Amino acid sequence: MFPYPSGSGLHVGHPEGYTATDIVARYKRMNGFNVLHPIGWDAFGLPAEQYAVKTGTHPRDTTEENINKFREQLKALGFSYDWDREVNTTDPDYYKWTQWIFLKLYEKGLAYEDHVPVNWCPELGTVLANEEVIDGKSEVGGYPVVRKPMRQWVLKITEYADRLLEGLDDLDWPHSTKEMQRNWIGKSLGADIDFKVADYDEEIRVFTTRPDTIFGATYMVLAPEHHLTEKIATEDQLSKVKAYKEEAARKSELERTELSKEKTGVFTGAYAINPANGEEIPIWIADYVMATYGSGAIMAVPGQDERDWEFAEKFDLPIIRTVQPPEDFEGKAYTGEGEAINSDFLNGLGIEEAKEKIIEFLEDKGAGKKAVNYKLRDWLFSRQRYWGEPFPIIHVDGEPKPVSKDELPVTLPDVEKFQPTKTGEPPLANAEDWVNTTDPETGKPAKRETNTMPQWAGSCWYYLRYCSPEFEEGPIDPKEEDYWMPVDLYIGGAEHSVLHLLYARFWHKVLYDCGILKTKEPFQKLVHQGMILGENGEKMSKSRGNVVNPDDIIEEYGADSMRLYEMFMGPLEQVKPWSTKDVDGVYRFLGRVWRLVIDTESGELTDEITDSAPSKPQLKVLHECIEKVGNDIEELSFNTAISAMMIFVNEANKWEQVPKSIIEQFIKLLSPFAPHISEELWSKLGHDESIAYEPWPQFKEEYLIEETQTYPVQVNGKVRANIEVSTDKAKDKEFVLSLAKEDDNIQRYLDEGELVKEIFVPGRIVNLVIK
RNA sequence: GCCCGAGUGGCGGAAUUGGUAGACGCGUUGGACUUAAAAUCCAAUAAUGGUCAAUCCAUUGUGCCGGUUCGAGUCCGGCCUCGGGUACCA
Repeated sequence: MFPYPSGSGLHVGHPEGYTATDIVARYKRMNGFNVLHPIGWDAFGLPAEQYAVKTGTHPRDTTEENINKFREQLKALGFSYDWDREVNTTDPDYYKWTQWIFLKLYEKGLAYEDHVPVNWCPELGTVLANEEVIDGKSEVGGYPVVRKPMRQWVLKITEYADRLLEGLDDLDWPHSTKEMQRNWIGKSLGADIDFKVADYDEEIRVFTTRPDTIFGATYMVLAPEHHLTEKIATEDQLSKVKAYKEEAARKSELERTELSKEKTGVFTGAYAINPANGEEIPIWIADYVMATYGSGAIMAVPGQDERDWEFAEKFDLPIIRTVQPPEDFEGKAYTGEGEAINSDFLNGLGIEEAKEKIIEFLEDKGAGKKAVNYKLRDWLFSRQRYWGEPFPIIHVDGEPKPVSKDELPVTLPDVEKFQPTKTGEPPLANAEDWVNTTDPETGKPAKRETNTMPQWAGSCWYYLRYCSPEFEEGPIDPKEEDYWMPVDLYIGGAEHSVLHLLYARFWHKVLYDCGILKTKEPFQKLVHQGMILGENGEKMSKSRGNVVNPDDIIEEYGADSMRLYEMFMGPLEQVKPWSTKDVDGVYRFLGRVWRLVIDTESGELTDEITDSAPSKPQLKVLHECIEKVGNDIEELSFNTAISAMMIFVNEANKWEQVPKSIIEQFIKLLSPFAPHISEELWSKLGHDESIAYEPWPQFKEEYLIEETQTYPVQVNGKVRANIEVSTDKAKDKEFVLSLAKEDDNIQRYLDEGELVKEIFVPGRIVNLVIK
C-alpha cells in the first residue's frame, strides 16, 4: 500500500494547501535564506494504524520503491526541498530518539502509570474516543466494545499548564488558535474550601471560582465517582446511591454530557457544614458534577449558578441570592456583577472585594485557601496497538524500570497477529520471546512493556529531527538548532490547533528544561490553510461524489497550473470552493507568458524579444510587479501576487518590443509560483543553470515615478472629477486646489453653493465641502 | 449557551494608517480571425435612469439599524445570518 497523503495538515499531493511552504522556500532561497520545510511526517501516517488492525498486514509499506514513488510525485508537483532532510517516523533510528526523549520525561517524573478506563474491543484492541462506537459495537466490523480500566502511561502535561499558557503571548499565531489553546488549558482562579461532614470524621474539598457566594451554598454535590459517596450515605439511602452510581458508570462521559438536558441525582442522607456560617447542608450525588475536574465535588449555589438553579428547582432545594441582581433582572440564576446580600459580613461588597474577604476568613479558620484549577488533564500516552514506538520500559518484580539508553532502540517484534491477546492484553503480548527478558542489571526475569506510544510521539518532535537527521549524539545537534530553530513558519490544518500543537510545545519545553534545547517555543509563526471545498461548496468526500483528484488536474493542465490556481483562488487561510472552470484562467495566463517569449511555430524566442534597453514605461510596469509580488509573498498573499503578474503580462503583450532584461526579471518573479515553465523559459533564454539559484529581482522605487499624477476631486465626499497634476507640483496644496476648482464639472458644483471647507491630502485626494 | 472568525457584482475574490469600492480571474454579451469549429486576440460587463451611443452625467450601492467624520467596506454602538471551536469545567 502506498499511503497517498490523506487527512490534513502538511500534506503533499492533497488539495489542501500544499503549495505555500514551497513558494516561500523557493522565494527565500532566491533571497539567500533557508527555510525549514516541514513536509512528510504523517504522509506515512495515521490511516496505516487502522489499516493494520483491519488487515493484519504491514501497514506502513515504506519500501524503497514506495518512498521513491512518493518523491517522484513531489517532484512532479514542483517541490524542490532537501531530500536528505527527510525524516521517516517509522525508522528505528527515529524510534531510538523518541524513546530517549520518553526516558527524559520519565526521569523528570513527568511519565507515570495509572489505571484509566478505555473503550476496549477484544477483536480490535483500544477503540479510540474519536472512532465511532455505535450501540456498544465498533464501527469497523461491528465487534462489541466494553469500557474497562487498563494500565496506561500518562504524561504530566498539567505541570506545564502555566508555561504553555504564558508562552502563547509572544507567538505569531492566529488569534483564534491561541484562544483555543487558552480555553483548552482552561485556567481558573478561585478557592479550595473544605466542608466538614456532619457526624463523620471526614472533610470534603470543593473548588469554586465564586467563594464570595458561599452564604448561598444550600447544598453540596459529589460526582458519582467521588470516593466518599458510599461511606457517608445513610443506611436508608445507600441502596439508591449504589444504584445511581452504577447507572452513571454505564454511561460514558460523552453520553453523560449528551443526555444533559434533564438533571438527575440522589440524596446521600448526609450533611456538610458550611464553614462560613456553620449551617448544615444536604449532600447529594449527581452526574452533572465531573469527577475529573477540581475535586469532583462542588458547593451548590443555585442563586448564582444556572446548573445549580436547575437542579435545586427539580429537587426542591432552597435557593438564596447572595448577589443583588439589577431591578429589571428576570432570569433565574444571576451570574453578573452586584452587591453582596444575605451574606453576613460580606454584605454590600462587590464580587472581587467579597472574594478577598471570604478567602481571608477561610484561611484564618483553616477551612480554605486560594487555588488555581485547570481544565487541562494529564495526557494519556499509551495505546494497546501493535504499531507505535515501544516504551523503553521493563517490569521487574512488577515495578517499571527504564531500559538503559545504550540499549535503544527497543524495536517492535515480528508477530503473526496484530490483534490483542485472548486474555485481553495488547498485541505485543503475543510475542512471548520478546516480552520475557532479563534485567541486565540484576539478572532477574523481567517483562517488557507491551503498550506502545501513540502517533503523537513522532509528531511531537519530528521538526527537531529535520534539523540534523543523521546526528548520533542526541535527538538534535545543538549547532543545527542554533541555525534552524524555531520554525519560522508552520503551515498546518486548524484541526491541530490544540492537540498536536500543544503536545509538541510541551515536549519542546521539557527538552528545554533538560538543557537539550535553547529555544522555548518550537513554532514562531503559524498559519492554517483553509480547506478546499467541492465545486458545490461542500466538503469534498467520496459519498458526495465531489472529490477533485489533483492528479487529473495535473494531467490536463499541468502541475504549474494546478499550483497557480490553488494560490489564485483566494487567501491561504480561507475556506474556498474548487472551480475547475477557473483553472482555465491561470492556464491561459501561463499560455500568454509562454507565447510572450516563445514563437509557437518555431519553438524559438519570438522576434519581439530583443537586447534593446528597456523604456521608462516598461521599467515602471516591471517594478510595480516586483514590488507587489515581493510584498505579497512576505504576507503569504499569493492570490494578489499572481494578479500583479497577470497585470504585467497584459501590459507586456501590448509592447512591440520586449527587452530581454525585463522578461528575465519577470520570469524570476514567476518561478516560485510556476517552477516548471519558468525553468523552461529560463533555459530557452540561454541560461544553463537553474533559475532557483538566481537572486531575487531588486525593487527600485525610482522607476515608479511618473511625470503626472491623478487627483480625484470630491465634492462633499463624492468624486466629481479627476485632474492631472505634474508630479513636481503634486504636493503643492494651493496649486492643486486651484486646478481642481477650474475643472468644468467642479465649477458647476461651486456655482450651486458656498465653498466652506477645502481638504487636501497630499498624493491622495481633494475634497471640497459646499453648502 | 459560551468563545472565535466572516458577510463586498452572476461567481472566486481586490481595496495601504479612514481617501476614486469592485483590481485580477471566471462567466456572460458583442466583435476580429476561420469555409466552419477549437484555440487566440479586441471590446463591454455593480444596479437603475438620462430615447441609441459616448473616454459623458446623475441616483443607489460593501448583511440590517443608528452614530462619529470633509470623507466609512474600513472606526464606534445595537442587531441579523453563516462558518469554526467548545460545552454541566463549578
